[in-house]
Amino acid sequence: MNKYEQIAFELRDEIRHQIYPAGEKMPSEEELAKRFSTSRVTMSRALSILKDQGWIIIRPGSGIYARQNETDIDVQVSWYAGLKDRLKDSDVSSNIISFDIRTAEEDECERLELKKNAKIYDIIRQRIVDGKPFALEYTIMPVRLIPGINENVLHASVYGYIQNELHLTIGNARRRIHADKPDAYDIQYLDCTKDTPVLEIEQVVTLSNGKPFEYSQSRFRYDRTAIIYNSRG
Amino acid sequence: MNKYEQIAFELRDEIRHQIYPAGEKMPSEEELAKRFSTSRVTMSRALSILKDQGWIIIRPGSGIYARQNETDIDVQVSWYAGLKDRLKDSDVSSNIISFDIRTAEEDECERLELKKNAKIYDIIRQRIVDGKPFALEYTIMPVRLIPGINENVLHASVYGYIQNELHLTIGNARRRIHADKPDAYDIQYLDCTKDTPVLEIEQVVTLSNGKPFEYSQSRFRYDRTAIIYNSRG
DNA sequence: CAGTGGTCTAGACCACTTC
DNA sequence: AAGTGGTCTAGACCACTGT
Repeated sequence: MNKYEQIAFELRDEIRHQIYPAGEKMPSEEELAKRFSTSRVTMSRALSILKDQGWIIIRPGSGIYARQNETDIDVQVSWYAGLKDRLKDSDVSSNIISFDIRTAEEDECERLELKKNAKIYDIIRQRIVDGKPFALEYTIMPVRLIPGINENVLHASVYGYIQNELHLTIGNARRRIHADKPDAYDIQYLDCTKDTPVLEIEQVVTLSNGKPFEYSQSRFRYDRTAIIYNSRG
Repeated sequence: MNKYEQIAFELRDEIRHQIYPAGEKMPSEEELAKRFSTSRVTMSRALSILKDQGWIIIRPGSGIYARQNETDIDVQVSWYAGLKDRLKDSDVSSNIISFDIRTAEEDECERLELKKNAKIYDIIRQRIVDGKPFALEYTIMPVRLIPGINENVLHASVYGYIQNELHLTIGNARRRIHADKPDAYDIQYLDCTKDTPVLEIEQVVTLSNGKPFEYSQSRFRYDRTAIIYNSRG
């Protein structure tokens, strides 16, 4: 792991455990850099991550302030994003509705930057949290890039498999979020009625080398999910 | 404007105008750094912005590749976010439903980091694009931080006023997105029926010095808006 | 193997806040 | 005036890609 990420994680935990209480001023960037035996540039990069994630507020000319961070839904989104670590793994399971290998369509090749006729996994899963249907996910992944996916992996964690078994690193995700009316599958698998709005997240996820490895659509009940994120501008 | 932002804008325009055609390899980071008379670190920062915005793909060890970037909805979101520049200003207008100054409630003080009994603007606007209702926005802003808001400013651009008249710089936004059922106002102002899903964006926007200056809820018809964004992880 | 991007450092100047 | 974060530089080493 990179130095700036390590530092960010360590500081995050200290804020979580109120070693730096919310609202209080933290040591200056320079002092923190000394403490972690690093340069100010690297320290600044670590702090920028914490700022983006909402753990600190940086006031130029004044200082760095710890911040309370509501974790609830955030964690769900992190989990959803296939993120690495620690969700209160409060009873998360997958119900595999279908799992096939087939040839990619033209538009799918384009999205995943594949050659014609490349093979892909085609997966439909129902996600269940705390015994209630949580999401309905349509996923495709290139077989060549992510070999060895099977039902066991699907039941455990695809992202865990990619990182721990294949030793690949997850990169960026490009997402599109919109609301939608429920279709027949939503009504069946998300426990919806006809007038229950659905939140859909479409995403293309890439490895750290820039290659797209997943295109997915995830559909959620409107009252069980929200997306939280930070942005500049 | 910062050097890295300038460089990013300039390169973005060159990709837009296909001086670097989509899919083609661009000059290396080092060559670009020379061209813009800057260091590799600064060049890398500029490129990182373009990567986040989806204009290029960076393949470590290989090179930088230009990318086609669908602009349509993206632009709407940028506009919505109150972003600085250039949307095809294809007939955007605001219908002010109400505009008051009042004392902030307790939860509002917390969100905007205000003292008790601080004064805020309370604004409800219907946003109209190309003659059709596009969004319904509930906005509050502290009067002390953003003095001088009036109906003229609301009809023009609040963000333009903040930057050009007050000479303040916009910082981060923390957003929460979810789907919702329409309420009576949505039905009236968004031209909805009872079973039309609504997409809501809640956001707290801060100035570059970290002070929150806006809390808003924007509600959209499900079929006229999507949010697009990039994220690491 | 050479080329490329990712990361890191030490030092510098600036604009801003705070006193 | 002193302290603080934002930005920038030149140079360095590494892991990776592509040949």
